[in-house]
This record gives sequence, C-alpha cells and structure tokens, in this order.
Amino acid sequence: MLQFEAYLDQQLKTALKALNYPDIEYQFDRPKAEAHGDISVNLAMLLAKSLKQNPRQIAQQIVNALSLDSRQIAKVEIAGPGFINFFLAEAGLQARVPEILQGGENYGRFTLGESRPAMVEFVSANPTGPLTVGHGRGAVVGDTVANLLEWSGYKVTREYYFNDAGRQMRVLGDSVRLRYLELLGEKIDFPEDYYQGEYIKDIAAKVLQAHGSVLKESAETDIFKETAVREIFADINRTLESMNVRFDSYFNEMDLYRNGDIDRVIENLKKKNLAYEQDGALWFKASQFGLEKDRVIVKSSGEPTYRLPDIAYHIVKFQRQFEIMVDIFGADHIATYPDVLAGLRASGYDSSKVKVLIHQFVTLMEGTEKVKMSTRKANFVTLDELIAEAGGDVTRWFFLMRSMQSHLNFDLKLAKTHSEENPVYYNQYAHARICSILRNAEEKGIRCEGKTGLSASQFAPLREKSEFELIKKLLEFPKTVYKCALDYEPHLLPLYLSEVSTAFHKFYTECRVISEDEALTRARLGLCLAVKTVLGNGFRIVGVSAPERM
RNA sequence: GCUCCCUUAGCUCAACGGAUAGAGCAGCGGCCUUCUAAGCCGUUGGUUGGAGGUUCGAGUCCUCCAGGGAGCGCCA
Repeated sequence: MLQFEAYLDQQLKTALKALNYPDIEYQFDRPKAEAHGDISVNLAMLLAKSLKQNPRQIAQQIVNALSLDSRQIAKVEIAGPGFINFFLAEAGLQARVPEILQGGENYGRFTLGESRPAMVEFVSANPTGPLTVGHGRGAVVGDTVANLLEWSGYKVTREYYFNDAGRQMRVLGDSVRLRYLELLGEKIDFPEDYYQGEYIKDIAAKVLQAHGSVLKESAETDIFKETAVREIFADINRTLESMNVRFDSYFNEMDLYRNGDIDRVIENLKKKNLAYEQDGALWFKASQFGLEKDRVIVKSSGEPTYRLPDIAYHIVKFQRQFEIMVDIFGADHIATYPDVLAGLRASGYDSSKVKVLIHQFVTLMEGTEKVKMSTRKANFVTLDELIAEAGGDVTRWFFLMRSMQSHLNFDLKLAKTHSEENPVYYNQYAHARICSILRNAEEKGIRCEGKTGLSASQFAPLREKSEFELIKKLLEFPKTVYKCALDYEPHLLPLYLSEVSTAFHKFYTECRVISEDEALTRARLGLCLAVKTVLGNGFRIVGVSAPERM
C-alpha cells in the first residue's frame, strides 16, 4: 500500500499545485466498505473550509486535474461527503507480490531509526518471588515494543532494572532463614508480612542441602539472601525464556550508589536550588515542574526514597546516549513516573525522550472467580503456571491482543478448554498449511522460485477476487508495523495478522494452488510464499513460533 | 477530596476525527473421494453507560453525571 500511497501522494500534490490549492496534510485510509475502493483520501473535506466550497466540488476538481497511470489505479470515484476513492489496478497488485518475496525476512522493516540506540526497560521486578501474571503482560508488551523499534530501524537494548538490597531483600533473606530453621525442626513463628510462598521453602531446602545445618547457630544471614536472589532470578529468567523474552542487560540499582550517581543528582539539585531540607528530610521541588507538591527524595533516616535512584538511573540512560527510552510499568506505578520525569527536567534533561507506557492490570479468572495476585500471599497463580496451562505462544498472543490501556481478563478455564479454537492456532495453522502446500509442491518437483528471477508478469495468472483481497491484505503489513511502532500500540499487530490468516484461509478454500495449470500453480505458490513471509515476519515481532506442521 | 485507565453484541474485546460500528467465543444452519475441517460459507445478535457541547462528520475530542479498576507515603 505504501507504494500506491506514495504514488498517489505525488500525483495529488501535483494536482493541488495545478489548481493553486494549498498544500495541506491529509490522510490515506483503507475504507471498510468494498464499494469505497482500496484507498481513500479526505483531502477535499479538509480543504472545504479554507476554500469555502462544497467538498464534493473540490474533489471533482482534484480528480479532473489528476492523470493517473491505469496500470496502478483502475478507477477513481467521489463519494459520500467528499471522499476521493481509488481502486487499485489488477496489474499493479500483481506487481507487488514479487516485491514482498524480494523483501523476504526484511519485508516490513523500515529505516526510521537509522541504527540509533533505543532502550526498552521492562519487567524490572525485584527478585523477591516468581513473576506474576501482571509481570507477564509487561514482559510481553515490552519485548514486543522492543521488536517493533528494531523493525523501525533502532538499535534496541532490552534492560531489566532491579534492586537486590534494602528492606524488601532483608525480609526475603530472613523468610528463607526461618524456613531453614523450620526444616531443622525448630518451632518458628513465621511473621505475616514475610514471604509466604512455597518457593521460600524450596530455597531453604537448597540452602540446607548446600550448607547443612551449620548456619543454624551462625550469625550469617547473607547466604540466605544471596541464595534466594540467585534462585529466584534463575526462575524468573526461565519463565521469561519460555515466553521468548530475553534481556540484553541487567542494571543493578546498587551501582548507582557505588558510582556516585545518586550523590551527583542530589548535588546538582541542591546547586540549582531545587532541593531543600525540611523535617530532617531532603525534598525535591517537584511543584516547580508542574506537579502537585514537593517530594521527599532522602528520608530523615538518610535513606533515599525510590524516586532518587529512579531519577539517577534515567540520567545514566541519557548518558548512555539512548535516543528513545521506553519504560513499561503496571498501572500501580502510575503516580510515580511524573516525579521521575520532573526530576529529569530539573536535572537538565529532555524528558520527552522518555516514553512511559502504562499497562492496566490483568485479572486472572478461574471461571467466574477472580484470582488475586500478590507475591506476598501464598495464594496466587504465577506466570509460570499460566504458561504451563496455556503455552508460551498462547500466553504471549493473549497478552498482546488487547490494547495495554484496557484491563485484561484472562480466563484460565477458557485458555484450557478452548485452546484449540483460539486465535493463535488460527494464525499458526495458516502458516502450517502454507508449509504443507510448499512441501507438496516440492515433492511434485514444482520449484518455487526464490528471490531471484521474479517478474511481475509471472503473477498475471492471479485473477480471483480472493487472490486480490489477499494481496491487498499483505500489502498493509509495512504500514501496520510502522503504525504499531510509532504509536506504541503492539496490539494492532495480532489483529492484523488474524486478518491475513482469514484472507489466506478464504483463498485456500476457493483456489487450488497445485493444479495442471503450470503458470497458475507457480503464481499461486509465489503468493503462498508471500503470505508465509508476512505471517512469519509478523510472528517474529509478536514473538510466537511459526510452525511448519500442526 | 484529587489524579490516571476503563464502560461498545450474551461473554472477551477491535475500530489514524471519516462513509452502513467490526472480530473471536457462545447460539443456529450448511460444506471434507482433490494441496491440513485447528478451515470455509450463511445466520442471529447494538439507543457505543447517560446528558450536553465542538464540526462538514464523534464510539473517538471537550464539559458534567453514573458505574468499575488503579493510585494519591519520609513503601517500591
């Protein structure tokens, strides 16, 4: 579609110039109704006001001024309040198929980022326990946004920020210690606000296995904490790996203290008179940056609040030269990021380079019953358990299907019982079907040409409606990737891919690929390969597998 | 009390400010001697939570109201 749009844009601009109309910004649209053509333009309606003319008349004048190549555009119509609708020529559509094949694994990529560095920071859960279903949504959204930025031409770093020090961690270590003592037969009183999960007992057992009972009387506590962090992190990474999520780097909050980044933030703010002492604490003048009130950054105990390291961390990101910094947060952090952005502005950085994406919560349903998710309570469904039930591909796809600002109901029961009828398999099945056809063709000795030796004329045998519909759908891929990336709306991709699959299944039902007609067979095999290309590329961005058989 | 998100078909959700609001699931009825039926076709289903406003045009933007969620800390 982009080729057609670029062509039309150029022609329309020429027409506007000839008519002495202002050169304004307008949109291309893919009309829903078939009768409205393949590409429509709202140009005339937008011009109506400044020209003080009837939009349909303006449209007519523009159309009259156009001289379009009939091999690209078959027909132009004016409709409704003043839309100009373009109908694509069959030859033009056929000619696009080899372009998809030539693009291959890179079809849909674009170069907007020009290899400039971007960072996506996500998950960033402290290693206190297994990831929750909520983390899963963040993980999938983050990884997919990262994939989209890569397809936009950015050089992307996926980073996991964590803190393995502080009160939270002391409680974790002590939780393990108590379970350890319990294993040694001691009667213990396990505090309510400690980590209740079974995994703590597993870690305690590991400590016992490695060190025996010598730690019973010892004052040593670090071993418990360190073992817990190591084990939990290993679990977290295993879980993420099962959803195809991998990180390029891990950033430990402690480094901000060791390297003096925290102190520098404080000094800088003080120097600029943007921080002051009150009640023994250090306050940041957030109110000078549009926020409701000032915020404490160092408690009277001398410990920083979470804001300070967060600000320092983002400054480090700037120093690492990232041009785009995306943060993925759950809705519970919604109130925290304005402080961080204000802190960045106060420190002299352009906070518009930081893009904060907030995803709403996942409500896990077991039938009609809500399952509450809290790390500290013993009763929760982990991301791991969800993946075990639904599978990595299904979990990924489901998390991505909905726009992130909408609450997601994930019905476990449905994921189990209807797993064969869910959209992931629908899409993967299309891919597997194509692979099967290609295998059959190969067995029959019909060679499907690869990237070379393809000419538009080879696709001239494609004449059926379902074939053209399929080609049109395939041609929307680059624009869809572009839009998903720029608007940070990954959910549009699964939606689009389902449309591709629908168009393919329809084509498959109506058109036999391998037939006696050799030219037609080869044209259709090429089309199948083009569908496989688009689905495969789409799956790669979404992060699900592209099965050859099902 | 204040801030952010949501409210669309029976259920879960889509829809760059565009034309007759769409999918999947659930329901009903069809289609396998031919490349994978995890598929296709048909059909039922709507006052887009309510009231105003902005404009050529509103599910989408603005104001108010109602309901649900998440926050509002010298916790993260």
